[in-house]
Amino acid sequence: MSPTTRRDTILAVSARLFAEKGFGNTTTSEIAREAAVAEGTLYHHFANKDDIFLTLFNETMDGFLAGATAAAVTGSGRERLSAYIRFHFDYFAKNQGRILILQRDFPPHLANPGGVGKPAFILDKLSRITELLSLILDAGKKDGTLAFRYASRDAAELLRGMLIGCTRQKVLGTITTPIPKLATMVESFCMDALAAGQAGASSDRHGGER
Amino acid sequence: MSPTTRRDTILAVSARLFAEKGFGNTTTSEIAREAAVAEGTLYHHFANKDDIFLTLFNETMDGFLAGATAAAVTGSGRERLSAYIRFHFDYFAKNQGRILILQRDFPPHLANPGGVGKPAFILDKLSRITELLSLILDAGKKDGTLAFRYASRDAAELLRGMLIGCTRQKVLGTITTPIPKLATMVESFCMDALAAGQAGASSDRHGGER
Amino acid sequence: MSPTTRRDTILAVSARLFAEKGFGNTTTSEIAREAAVAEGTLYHHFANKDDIFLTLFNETMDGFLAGATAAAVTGSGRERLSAYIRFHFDYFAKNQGRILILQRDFPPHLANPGGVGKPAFILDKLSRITELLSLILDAGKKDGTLAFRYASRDAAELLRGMLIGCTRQKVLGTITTPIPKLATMVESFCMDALAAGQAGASSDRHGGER
Amino acid sequence: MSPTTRRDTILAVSARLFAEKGFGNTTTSEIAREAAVAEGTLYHHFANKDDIFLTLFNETMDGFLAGATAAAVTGSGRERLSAYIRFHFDYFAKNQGRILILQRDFPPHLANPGGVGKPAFILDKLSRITELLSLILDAGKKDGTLAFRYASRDAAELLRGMLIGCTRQKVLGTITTPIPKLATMVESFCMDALAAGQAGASSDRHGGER
DNA sequence: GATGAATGAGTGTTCATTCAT
DNA sequence: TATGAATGAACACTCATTCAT
Repeated sequence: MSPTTRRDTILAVSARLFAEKGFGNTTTSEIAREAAVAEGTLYHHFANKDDIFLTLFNETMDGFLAGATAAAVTGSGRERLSAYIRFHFDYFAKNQGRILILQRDFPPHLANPGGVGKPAFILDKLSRITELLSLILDAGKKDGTLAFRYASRDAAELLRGMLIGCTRQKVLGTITTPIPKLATMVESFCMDALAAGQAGASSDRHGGER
Repeated sequence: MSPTTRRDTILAVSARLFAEKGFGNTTTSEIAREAAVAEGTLYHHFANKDDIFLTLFNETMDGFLAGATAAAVTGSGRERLSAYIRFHFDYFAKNQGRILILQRDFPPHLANPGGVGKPAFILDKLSRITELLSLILDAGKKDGTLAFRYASRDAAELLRGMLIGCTRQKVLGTITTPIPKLATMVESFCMDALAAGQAGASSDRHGGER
Repeated sequence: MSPTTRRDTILAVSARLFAEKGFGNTTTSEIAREAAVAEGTLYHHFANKDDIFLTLFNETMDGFLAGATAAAVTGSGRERLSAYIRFHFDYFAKNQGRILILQRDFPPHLANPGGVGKPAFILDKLSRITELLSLILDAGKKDGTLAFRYASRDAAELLRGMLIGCTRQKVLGTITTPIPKLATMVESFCMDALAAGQAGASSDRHGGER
Repeated sequence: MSPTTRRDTILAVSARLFAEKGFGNTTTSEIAREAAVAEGTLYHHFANKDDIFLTLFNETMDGFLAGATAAAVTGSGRERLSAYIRFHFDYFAKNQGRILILQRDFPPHLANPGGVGKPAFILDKLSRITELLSLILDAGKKDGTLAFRYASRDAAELLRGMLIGCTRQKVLGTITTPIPKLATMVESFCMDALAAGQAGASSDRHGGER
């Protein structure tokens, strides 16, 4: 489990350095030095520097998706959403180093290569998060434990944006509330917003806008 | 007001390029070329490349703070929060280029110089946003139009994180909902979450957690 | 005329180093050091290392073409061919350094980029040599001072191949005959081969082959 | 005889790759991969990458020398020269891959190690070609079937330069004439140039030059 | 103020060669 | 013999910054 192979060492060191100084400010020679391997060795295990980052991204996202899916598999829609949110902050707390990379500075040239839009692998991971949240919201709507206007897909995107955004602010150090409390706050915030019997009233108040 | 001075041209061009390609992938020679000035001229108007970014950051944030403060100055707490949220998305829509810079890739070496934490000027701007939101929340609590548990400062940070996070996802292109609809959704989501009479119920349901 | 601008210095130094050690074995830092400029300066004057070579190639070829055209402009076809051959060796003697590059190791990746055939600029220069020789041969055939079978274009290619090949062997140091004598030998060799009244006889002797 | 041993496979693969992409652009890992051996295995059969090239060079040259000697062993001097030229193009046609290496990009650091001149093994092979051609020319002069001024050794070098140069241009793709026709053309060109009774006339015409 | 040629330390990446297994 | 992971010196090229004009 601890990083014993060189490949794992390189990944672990890279995650830490990317987190500490950003992708663009981390040099390959630095990674090599801290991983105690020759610089050339990096290129035996990864095609290039980007590949190291992408591997980290995929592993982190896969871990999140697997965990979130498992966490939100049972109970009412409301319970599943609660579980999802708690897992979100749990995973974040346990993988701060890795999350940082993704949250702080996803390298622009990887996010939008050629300026034509996101590469498929990113969209794929994100859309799988959206799908999971969609399913949860649908389940809640069906069993009457969650209420919201708009399509569940739109609501799922919004939820995802808010959760990730919140986590990011925490990563960036611009939120002072400690993680456990932050998690609880966000959880109840969302629960309140999606409380059954709430949507109608809100709709009345704002129904005429736009 | 329109960018006629060299300094303004440089700023406008930089904002566009930073937005299009990221700070790190924009070269000073590119800025100079597109601004139709010599590369050395940049250094007569700005101390260095970082300074251009920082100037952009400060101007954008000052504009936001001034506008948000003005927008949220009258009415009930609930109305003021609504106005704040609408302004948030308005400003974003009108300043997509500039916002992008700040949202997407705030240069890590500027965000955490030396790794010891955020420099004062960033914290200053952000804390003024938090203060504004705090005031709004306090007003709403006092006049009974907003309800929430926790300190208003914590709630303000959370709100700020969610709003900015949502905007960021939109900027990054990972939210498909168009801005006006997104704004309405977020607004009613927050209104619902902070609806008077709601917090207590939510508290009951989740009060035992953590 | 002597290399006074930095650009000229870089070209002169590059020509010498490419000649001495080959294109691939000459480093940009070496060129910079010997030209007494910073390495980055190379990239102000040339797009990249290839560009230095290509500039040298084009200048050398243009000089050759201009000189050869001028040399072979008057007299009978026979006289013009003689003049062309003499100029060929003259130019070679005077530009040994530069010629060496082209003769010895035209960088394979420039000669056949992508493996799909020669880039246009090379073919262009070479075909202009062939054209010039074609014109000379045609003139000689018309005025009866040169005789040869086959199309003049084919004969021109053959002549070009032989002349350049000979020069190359000299450059490579595998021909010991000094240049002036070599030039005279080649000249009379070609003159004999193309002597009027000769072609028919040769044709008889070898007409049946292949 | 067919490449069944690892050593032969390595040589065959190397010849093809060197021909396709040049010596300097062929990596040892590529050779190993295409030869289906481990990279380290290369170093059990050859001292280093240079050694592979040199082995190829020697084998190819030995094959040429043996064949050329055999081809040019009988008949008049004229017939022997004809046979030599035909063999030259024959061997070239049959060994294009291997010839390409030697013709196109003899690695400069092998051709002129240290810049002090050609290493002995190259001079040795080339001088044996010159010797063979010298013998042929001498025989032709003696039996009256070939005529030329200058020492036969000088003439031999010139002939060798022209023939190799022509072949090289063909290899480089800058001669369009197909090989068989090219061979016939070169053969009659040389035969005409060295036709008995020709030299004197040519000498008269050009005797005064230089 | 304005210029733009010059700088040079620093980058990601390559690849012939070695050596423990 | 055979392997292939590991090496590390070397490379072409970048770009924020300077400064003489």
